[in-house]
Amino acid sequence: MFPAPVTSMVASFSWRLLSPRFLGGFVLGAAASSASCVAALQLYDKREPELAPVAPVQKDPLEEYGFPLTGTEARQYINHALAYDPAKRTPKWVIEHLSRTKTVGSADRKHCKFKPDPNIPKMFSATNEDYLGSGWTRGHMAPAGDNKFSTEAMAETFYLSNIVPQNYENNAGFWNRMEMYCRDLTKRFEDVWVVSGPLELPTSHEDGKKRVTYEVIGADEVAVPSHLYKVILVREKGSEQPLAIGAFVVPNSPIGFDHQLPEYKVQLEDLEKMSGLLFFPQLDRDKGLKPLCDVDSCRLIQLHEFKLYIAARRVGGARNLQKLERILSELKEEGITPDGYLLDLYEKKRKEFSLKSGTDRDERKG
DNA sequence: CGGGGCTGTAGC
DNA sequence: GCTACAGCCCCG
Repeated sequence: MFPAPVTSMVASFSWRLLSPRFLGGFVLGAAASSASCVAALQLYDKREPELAPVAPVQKDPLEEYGFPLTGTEARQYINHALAYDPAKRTPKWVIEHLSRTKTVGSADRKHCKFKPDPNIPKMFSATNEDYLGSGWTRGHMAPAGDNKFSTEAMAETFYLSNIVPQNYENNAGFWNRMEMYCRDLTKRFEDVWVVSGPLELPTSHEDGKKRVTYEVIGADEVAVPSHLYKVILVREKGSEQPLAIGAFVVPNSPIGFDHQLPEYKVQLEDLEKMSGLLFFPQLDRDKGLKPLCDVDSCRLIQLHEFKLYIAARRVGGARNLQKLERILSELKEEGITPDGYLLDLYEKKRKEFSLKSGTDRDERKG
């Protein structure tokens, strides 16, 4: 469905075919052959000779349907790949492959830290200082929670090349629920591919004209997106062709629990116009590909489910009996009845503490 | 799950 | 002295 020249450009867009001397700097996408980009690459090599090597990739299910077409710099990590926008100090797109096994494991975000991507030249990179005190939080595009199978993969999602300035309430609320929904899809589908990224969309002004205006934060002037997008592609077990695809655009502002995912559904082609990207260019969209919300619920969890989930997480991390009791009493104050799962978790934790206090007494006696 | 911040300590 | 970092606290 795409013009042949475009498709061939995408087909030639491969990380591994690039010569080794490029691996220390940026790996360039479809525009790598242009003179300006080659010149820029030489500049990177000169100024940043100490750049860390690219992490080796064993198997790459991401490549199956092609990366979004882009002329900007691209890079691949253990479980995600991204194209970086040097002028905005944010990613342009981030693509990841989810499966049942990748979203479970012992990797813990508490052991991770946000930091500049060592693979991005410092002159084009954001820093933590740009974000701190800006009023905006550091929002993941490839979520940490999608990489619980590997501490290294999770740590890579904390590189600032995977981060955009995001409204706190949006990040912890609606966007978080979207990410939870994507992980939940791996229960019903064998493969889930997700592309996420920022948008700076035009707005109408009093003079009747439309303009693209956006805030920039910190000394590095990191661009604050007006919106964020996700493209979700799913494939069933035993099926060669993917079953369905969905595209969603959400404002980078608070979105309450009274809103649901289908409200933010857009046509994939419309998102491509906004972003300038072609998503999954190798994918044949005419072969019975359905809208995601036609074959799946597209249902984000409700407020009470969310509160129960948070309470369960806190019960698991409670450090003493007092705090354990407070979690449940506060929940009941909000009018939420604990479910069986939470009560079981609570009982287990309570016994742990009583056992521990018993051994503490024994130790004091001994 | 998604984010903040403060404080004590190690090391230059 | 300062900075970087780990651990701990808090929030929705």
